[in-house]
Order: sequence, then C-alpha cells, then structure tokens
Amino acid sequence: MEARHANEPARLDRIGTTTSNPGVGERQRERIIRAATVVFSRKGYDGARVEAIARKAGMPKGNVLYYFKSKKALYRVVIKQVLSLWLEALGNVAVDGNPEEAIRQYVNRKLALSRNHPEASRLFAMEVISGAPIINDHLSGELRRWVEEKGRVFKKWQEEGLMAKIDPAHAFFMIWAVTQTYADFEAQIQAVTGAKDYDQEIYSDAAGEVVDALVRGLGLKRDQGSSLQSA
Amino acid sequence: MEARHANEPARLDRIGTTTSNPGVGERQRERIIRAATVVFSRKGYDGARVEAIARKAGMPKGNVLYYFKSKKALYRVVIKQVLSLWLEALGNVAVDGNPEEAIRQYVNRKLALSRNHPEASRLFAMEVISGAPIINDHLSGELRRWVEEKGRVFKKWQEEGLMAKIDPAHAFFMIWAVTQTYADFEAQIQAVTGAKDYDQEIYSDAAGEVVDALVRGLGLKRDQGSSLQSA
DNA sequence: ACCTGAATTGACCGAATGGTCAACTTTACC
DNA sequence: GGTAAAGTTGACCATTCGGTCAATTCAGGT
Repeated sequence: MEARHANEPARLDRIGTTTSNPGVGERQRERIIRAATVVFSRKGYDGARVEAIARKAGMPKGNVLYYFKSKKALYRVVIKQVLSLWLEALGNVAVDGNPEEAIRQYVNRKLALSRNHPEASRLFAMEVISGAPIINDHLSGELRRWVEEKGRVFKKWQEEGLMAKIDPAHAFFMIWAVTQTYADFEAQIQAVTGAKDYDQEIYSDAAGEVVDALVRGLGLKRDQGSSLQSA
Repeated sequence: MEARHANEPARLDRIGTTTSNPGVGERQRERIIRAATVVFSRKGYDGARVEAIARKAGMPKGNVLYYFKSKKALYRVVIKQVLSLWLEALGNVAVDGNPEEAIRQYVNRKLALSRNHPEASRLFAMEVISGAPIINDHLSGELRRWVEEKGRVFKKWQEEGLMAKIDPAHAFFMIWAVTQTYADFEAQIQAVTGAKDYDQEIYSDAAGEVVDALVRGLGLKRDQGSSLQSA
C-alpha cells in the first residue's frame, strides 16, 4: 500500500520491460472511471452509489475506494476528464479557410462527440445545471478565453459580410445547445420520434439537415478564394 | 388526519365562506412545491434533502411529510407541474398567419419561459437526462402527438416554400435546445460572458439576435398575404 | 522457496437521511 | 366555551451508504 489514492495517472515508468505489464492497477483504474462516468451521468453525484459503480466495473466496493480515496475524489477525476474531452474537441476550429466550411466541420465534430460519448455529455450537462460547482473555474477561465479568441475571428468574418451579425459567444451557445441536445435529451428525442435505432436514424439520417440549418442561421458564407468543399 | 396525503389540490369546496379561509394548508402545499422545485432542480432527486426543502419553505421537516406522503410523491407532483408548464407554453403555435411570425412568437414565448422559470427548465432537463423515468409516458404520448400535429403544418409550409426542408421534429428539437440552454446552462453562459446582470444582458440584449438566427436557420418566410409585423 | 509490497475482498462502523409518531396547538363550527 | 378535526413540531427509529480495516491472495524479484 503505497500507490494508494494517487489521483494522477500513476507511474508510467518502466513501461515496456518484460515483467511489468502495462499497469496492473492502471487498467482497473480506467475501468472504474468508465463505469463511474456512466453511473454519475445517469444518477447525478448523490444518486450514484459507490457500490453501483463497483458492480458495473466488476469488482467489490472496497476495491473502488482502494483506487480513489473517496467518492468525491472519483467524481472530480471523472468530471475533469469529461471536461478535457469537451475542450479538446473545441480545440481546433479552423479559423482560416472559408467560414462556412470551418463551422460546418466544427459542428460535425461536436455532433460526433455527442454521438460517441453521450454519457460524458450528460455528465457535463448535469454539472452545469447544478451550477458547475466543480468546473466553474475552468468555464470562466480556459473556456472564456477560448471563446474570446475565436470570437475575434467571428467579428472579422462579420465585418467581411461572411457571417451574420450575432454576438460570437451566443453563436457558440447555439451550436453547443443544438449539438448537445442529441445526447442530453436523447430520452425525449427518442420518445418523440419513436426511433428504433437512435444512432442511425438520428445521427446518420437527420443530423445533416440540422447542420445545414445552423450554418444558414449563422449566415455563414463560403469565402470566395477558398477551394475546399464540404464533400 | 383525513385530508392527509391527498395529492390532489385538496377540497376547494366551500370557498368564500367567511370562516374557511382560501385553503389553510393549501398555501403551505404550494410553498412546499415551490421550494421543492428549486431544491430538486439544483441537486437532483437524490441530492435533494427533505429537510432542505422544508427549511426553504420555512417549516420543519415533519410538516413537509404531513402534506406529501413521501419524498418521491412530492417529486412526482413537482415534476408533473413542471411538465404541464412546458406543454402549456407549447400549446398554441399559431399555425395560421405567416410562418415566420408564428415561429418567432413561439420561440419568444419559449424563451420567456426559460427566463421566468429557470428552475422548472432545469428540473425538466434533469429528468430527461436521467432517462425520463417518470415523464416518459407523457413524452411518447402527448408530446409526440403534439409534434406530429404541428409537424403537418410545417410540411405544408415547406411545400409552399415558406420553410426550409427539415424534419419538423428536428426543427422543434433545435428550438427547444436553444431556448432551454439559456436556463439550463446559465452557469456556463454566465461564466463565459461574465455578465453582471444575467437577466438583462442575456435575455434583453442578446436574445433577439438568437431568435433571428433561428428563424433564418429554419428558412422561415413571411407569408405574402399576411400583414402582421414582428414589431 | 522466500520475501515484500500491491491488490482484493468482505465484514464492520458511524453518520446521515427518509419516514413515523405521539404530544401539542390552532382553527372552525355548534 | 366546548369539541373535533386540521395542522404543527421535535424526538425517535430503521435503513442505507460512504468509508475503514484486517485478513488474504497475488505477482515479481532474489
């Protein structure tokens, strides 16, 4: 008992040596995080039971508390991982090239995130709805700066008449709202559409129209000089 | 102890008689519901403490359980009230008159709902994110029928070239997503914009642009024969 | 074979919480 | 003013849950 409760990724040294496998407990740790993400996203922090997480991860409760010193500590790790996923996908909006193509790509990437990580999306949503007690600093720090930076590009586009005059921040809010809704409100969309295969019918079939509507709503124009096509 | 645990609005008979005031405990009941809406919307079902609700309603815990036989029963009452608020605001989309004006009005009404009842919006969101365990039937029943009905009108508009070709259901999903985001993700929007006065800066100042963007995105045209103006 | 530390597990504990209850107060009606 | 029901309150109970711990097993190094 020495590596106990280390919230960092644990020692990744001596990787590749014959004897030391790629992190004995590292695999466990990841299984726990994955299970916790699912449970937290459905039940919220208080509703989630440590034992439920343990069962989903296929191990006794005690083992979960062996790797994470407390439920709260586990939650922090999970939510920060989710946040970094969010910011990462946000990361690169191709500000050069034509505006339409750039945003279209961005929206699609965001939509793919909702599709491939719906639990992460829901967990993030729950955090924010609860007042973002844990990630507030990140929102008013990193995220805010990121929006300001990209916002300047939007302003330029708007001056060139390539984008509708709308507060850049709110343009992002619109995009985020629409893309996240497909993960967060899946239950509602499922109920209303009666889709048999959500993934197929919603993301594959209908998403295209929605992206078009967003691009149209933001009044994005194809830059004259550009040659990239949206396929 | 006879009217105990009656989940209905309780006897509203003999209203107006001198002696019987307008529902002695009826006022209490409403205070509890209002308090519960706030607490549930921030903490989720499991995170909400009965005692916290009681404190916010200004009475001891025992009193809350006197009016509602259990926490779960209280939750059901609260969430159903929220749902009816939702459906009520959904109720009338003026399908006659010009499409642009109709939707503009609808979006504005929905936005007002987020503004005036942010807790209700958040609670609704939490329910859905959790898989809508309680209101699922309503979603796949009432709401679904409502969307189908209004959807037919959208189809007609689309055939007349007054609206962009987009699955009507998804048009609604877009509208709901954008309008709800201002209530549900208030913490994020607050953090990113740094707004001093959320209500003013967001709803009064910025909302207009967003409504415009939505209308534009859905490709809504002003019907020729109509004379109504959007002010 | 032996040793050492990591990992696993189930029993156990204390705190917190939903819910009950019995005593008490207020209100409405004769 | 008497009475019965409605409403109020705090003490109390049973359960659940997060977290601890000691006992045990497992893996790698010598």
